[in-house]
Amino acid sequence: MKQLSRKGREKQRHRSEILQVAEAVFSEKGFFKSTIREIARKAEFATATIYKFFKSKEDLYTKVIIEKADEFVSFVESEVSKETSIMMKVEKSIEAKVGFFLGNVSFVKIYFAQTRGAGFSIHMSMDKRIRKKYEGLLQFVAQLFRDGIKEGIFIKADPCDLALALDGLTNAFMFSFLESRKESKELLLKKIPLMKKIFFEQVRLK
Amino acid sequence: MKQLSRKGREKQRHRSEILQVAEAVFSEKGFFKSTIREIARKAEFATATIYKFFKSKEDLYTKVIIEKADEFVSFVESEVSKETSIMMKVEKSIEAKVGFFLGNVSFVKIYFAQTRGAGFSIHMSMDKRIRKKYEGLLQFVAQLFRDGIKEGIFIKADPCDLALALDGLTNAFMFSFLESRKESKELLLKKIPLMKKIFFEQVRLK
Amino acid sequence: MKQLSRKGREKQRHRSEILQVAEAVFSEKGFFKSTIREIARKAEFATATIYKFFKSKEDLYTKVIIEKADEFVSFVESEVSKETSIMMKVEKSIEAKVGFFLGNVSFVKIYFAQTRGAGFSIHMSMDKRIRKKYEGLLQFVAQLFRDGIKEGIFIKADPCDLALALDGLTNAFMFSFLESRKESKELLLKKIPLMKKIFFEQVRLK
Amino acid sequence: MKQLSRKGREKQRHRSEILQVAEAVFSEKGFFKSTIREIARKAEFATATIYKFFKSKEDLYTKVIIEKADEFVSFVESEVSKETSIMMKVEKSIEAKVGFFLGNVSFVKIYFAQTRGAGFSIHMSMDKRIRKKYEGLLQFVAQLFRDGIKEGIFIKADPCDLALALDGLTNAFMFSFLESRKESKELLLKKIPLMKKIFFEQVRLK
DNA sequence: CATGAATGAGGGTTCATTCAT
DNA sequence: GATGAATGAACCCTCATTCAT
Repeated sequence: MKQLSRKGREKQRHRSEILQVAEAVFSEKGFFKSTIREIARKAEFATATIYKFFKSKEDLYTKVIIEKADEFVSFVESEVSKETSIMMKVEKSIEAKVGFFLGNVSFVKIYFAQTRGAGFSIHMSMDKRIRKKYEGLLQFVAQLFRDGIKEGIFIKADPCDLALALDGLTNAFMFSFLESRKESKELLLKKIPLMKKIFFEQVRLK
Repeated sequence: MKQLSRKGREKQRHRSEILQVAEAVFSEKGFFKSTIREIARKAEFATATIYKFFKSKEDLYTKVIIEKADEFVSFVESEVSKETSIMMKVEKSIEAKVGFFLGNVSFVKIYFAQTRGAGFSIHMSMDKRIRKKYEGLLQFVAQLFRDGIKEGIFIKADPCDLALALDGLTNAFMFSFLESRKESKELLLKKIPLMKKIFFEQVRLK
Repeated sequence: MKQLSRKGREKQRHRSEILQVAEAVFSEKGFFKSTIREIARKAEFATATIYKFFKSKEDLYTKVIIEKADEFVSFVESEVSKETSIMMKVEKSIEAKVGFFLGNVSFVKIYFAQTRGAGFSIHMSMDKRIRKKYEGLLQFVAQLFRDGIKEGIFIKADPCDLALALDGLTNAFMFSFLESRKESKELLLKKIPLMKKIFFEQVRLK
Repeated sequence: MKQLSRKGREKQRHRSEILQVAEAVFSEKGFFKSTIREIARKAEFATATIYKFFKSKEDLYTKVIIEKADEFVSFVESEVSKETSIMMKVEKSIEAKVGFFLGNVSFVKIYFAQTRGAGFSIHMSMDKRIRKKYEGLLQFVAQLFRDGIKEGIFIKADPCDLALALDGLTNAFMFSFLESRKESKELLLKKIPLMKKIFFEQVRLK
């Protein structure tokens, strides 16, 4: 359908290579300390070539995030939809999130910087778009809670707050993982039951 | 002992004024978009004067965070120590955290940017110091959990993980508050019981 | 001899289309603010195609001017040659000049920019060629004055100076027209008698 | 009155030095081929220093022209006002113009480039200001003609057109001088009577 | 022959930092 | 001790031009 000429396909590959390198560089140094020159050099292109694909450094940064964020959201939603019971859906959302992040560590750093990093890094306009995506995912999970509350599975509380709380809980562990890279990925996966326990069962015994 | 001459006291006042202005500017624009010139102008000093007090922009930024972070940690610890029962201490730690943040919103933005913003904003060296402080607070709360577990109040789990989870949970709500500034401070305070409920009681009903 | 194949004719047409578009763009934005890309796009060719016809941006610019300038000089000379009396010839040179310019406003902007615009816009080498053409026309008119002086029609003065003066006089009105485009073309034509009056009769009454 | 501190005076001197160098460079190469770096180097300052005085390259260029143009206008008006008879005033305006230009050749190149160079060199906004100044001078001379016409000294014609014509006439000679720098300044001065003769007396003998 | 993707050199501009007063 | 003018290194971005297809 989207039948591209060989030229067109090659162009897409180049674009994709640039995005990949940009993600790595931005992830390592952050937006401001990264330079287009470095990205270009590491992608083995001339500086100006980057600008054929992205109209500014900011645009490149935005695209790096937006496109992966789309992938992320799609992944979580598709994984969740495989389950039938509400409880399983919510649990799956946690696993999918952790799973995706473990496979995209360098993206996650940027994503967190932008969604939870106080949000004054770059321009407002693009910030808005990212936040929107993030909000969308939150709303998606909130809907699961809403349904669950109706079914009497969950306590009566604002479903958005529940989604927010769950998000914060899982983020905390992922952050911790990001920082102490000595921990193996398995270790983070093994924390999943604990997250569920804390959130869905009781921490206090009596 | 700490008896300062008038000159000395005045110098301290100047230093403190600069820190205050710097906090406001850094909070509004972030580290990279803020300029020493702007901070100097707003503090009504010459550019070079800033360098009499802080040896670099980074140093200024670090001091802004470290000093307030110290205040923050002290505040939480002192509030917690007023309570006697472990459960009350933990609950107090939540309230103290939220309370301090509500009174220091502009600081919080910087603090989050640094501790949860993926940590590549600035140099490593100072990052370490901030993380250390943050770790310290986490350990402080973890100790409460450790004690609680011994007393049989909390489930048997890694106390550090519990502290991390609680931190993530409360952070999520504070973040949400930071972004949607239409919400009044009261609204955040009213969310505290929900945080406690999610963490200490069950979300799932059956 | 000049019998061109279809291919050859088509090539000429393409060349001519490019020149036309280039004239419009250069006229609107000047040499430096115009880009080859824009000219190519507006002429509906690829960038590189322009270079098949003109070896550089400067070359294109030069050709735009030189070729129209040739046309201009030919036009004036042929118009003048239709007259028999010297006085009529000189008057015709004014009318022809004004007439041509009114029909080629966008060219005139470039021409003036180059011949009267201080001449540092572009490279010296091509400047020389344009100036030469301009000089040629001036000399042509000067010859008319030289003849007229011999016949006792004009005052005894350096014929080159007279030609220069007449040129400056007419240019002034055309410039004024170029800038205030609200004026209709008729208005400029109506100024011709005044130019003649000033130049050939007296401004001062006594 | 405008008593400046030593620091202040030195700053003015620096500013003035930059303007002087900038005038020379812009005059030699034109706006686009000139670089801030070159101007800075020739003025023996660092690049950034230029930006302490002028907020952009365009601003510098504008200031170069505007300030000298002001000087020019003032000079002509003050010279003219020394005369009493209208005829003498008009003649003086020619002499003042030529005189000033001979003393400021490098400025004149820029001035002509901007006022007669088709006006697409730089930004509109500043162009407007220069044109306005130029218009002002034209109007000043036009007023002389208007008065002269009332007194019956000049033919009945639009005084603005007369001013325009006189301006064009004198410009032509100055241009010619600019281009063929072999001519000595005296030669241009000697042309003044011819300009007057052409304009105020008759070119045609019968 | 026509293309358009790729290039690399270069320009404008900013800012943390220093030094003479 | 405070100043602010001066610095120079560095970065983003543009564009004329070329080359592989």
